[in-house]
Amino acid sequence: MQDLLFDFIAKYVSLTEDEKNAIISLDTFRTFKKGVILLREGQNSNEAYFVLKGCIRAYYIIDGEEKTTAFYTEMDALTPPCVVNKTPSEYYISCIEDSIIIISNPEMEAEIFDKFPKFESLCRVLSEELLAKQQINFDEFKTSSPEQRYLNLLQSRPDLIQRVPQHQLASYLGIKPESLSRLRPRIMAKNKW
Amino acid sequence: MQDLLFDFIAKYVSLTEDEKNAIISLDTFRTFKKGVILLREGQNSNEAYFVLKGCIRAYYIIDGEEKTTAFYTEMDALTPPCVVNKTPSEYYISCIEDSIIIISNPEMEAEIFDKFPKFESLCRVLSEELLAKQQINFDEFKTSSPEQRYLNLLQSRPDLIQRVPQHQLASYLGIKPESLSRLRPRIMAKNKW
DNA sequence: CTCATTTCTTAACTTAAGTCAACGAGTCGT
DNA sequence: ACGACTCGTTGACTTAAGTTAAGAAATGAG
Repeated sequence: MQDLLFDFIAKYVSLTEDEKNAIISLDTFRTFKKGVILLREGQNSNEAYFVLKGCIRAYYIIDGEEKTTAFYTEMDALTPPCVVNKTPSEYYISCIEDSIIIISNPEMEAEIFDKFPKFESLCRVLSEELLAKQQINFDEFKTSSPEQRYLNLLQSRPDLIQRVPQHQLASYLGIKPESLSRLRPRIMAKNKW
Repeated sequence: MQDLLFDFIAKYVSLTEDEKNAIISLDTFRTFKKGVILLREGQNSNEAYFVLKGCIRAYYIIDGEEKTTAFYTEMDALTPPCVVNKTPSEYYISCIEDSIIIISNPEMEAEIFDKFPKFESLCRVLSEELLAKQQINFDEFKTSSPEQRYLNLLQSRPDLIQRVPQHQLASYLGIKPESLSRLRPRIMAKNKW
């Protein structure tokens, strides 16, 4: 199981056995059942997540309606804004599937960064990379129509369309479930003729 | 001028005179006239920007049309994805106003990080903070209508509405200039009655 | 100052997303 | 196996954004 993590890290830096053991000794691997809520609105959490297996989703409840804004799957990292800003969480995080997740907190990070500065460097690089990725994502979202966004998702994360319920996908695409339902036939019609 | 920068940094860490001098000696303060293009599509740049004064904007040209996706004003930092990914740039960056900007590159960063590890730590924190901010931004964008987005912007960055041309604001809000034009009177009508 | 260009607004029309409601299929708990 | 929910689809209607076009206002270059 840990190999998934170390293979991922190996793309950025090579770790000594000592360093790997330091990570393992933190003992932060957790498994959750589908449906478990990891974070609730209003909570003062300081947990960051790294998905080894499975899928979690972030969603707001606005006027009693769930608004799904993100899905995190294998090798995705998520530090909720409430952790960074030390404010109560504005949203929920729950497991869409049975999942294996690494949960860390700032104290653990500080400890590791202190012992192995290399990790802080790694985290800086990862976070800059994430930031760039998310910028591009946001840009694509802004510059395209719901239809294009769906086609885009079909290309970039085809798995999501399989593993995620439609109404969650819809708000992820910034539209209503009924609209998503109508999108599909419309696209088909275009490709046929 | 540099004080602007050091005041900003002081919110995160305190710097010694040595460290301040190290930054100043990099001699990366630049001034640009309104209209100057800092980065072009297709370019292989490795420059990151930090706006001390003025305003720059990022925009794509898609089907011959400008799509503005971001504005960076005082104390905003921007590392274009092309720098992180070492790929040709997908977008343009230009100065909307006469601006004073700090331009850095990965080599300079590496040098500074090596001499003063504190800076890498600072950059990690900054970038995590930025990531959180952008997540919230994206979430707000997804979960609201063009009208709400405009009202939102009016609240969170009222200066932008003054200093930026409407058609650029429009694509920033994910709509056409004509739609933005119609938004305003509609909102007024709602508030009046 | 003047002409050319860009920017903003307005209008008429088209298209697609939102809303409300109904219905069948699937899921869950008991 | 049953009924209660949830989920996805469909339909009719409303609303707002896209499109195309025209013209007024502001800006810039010479």
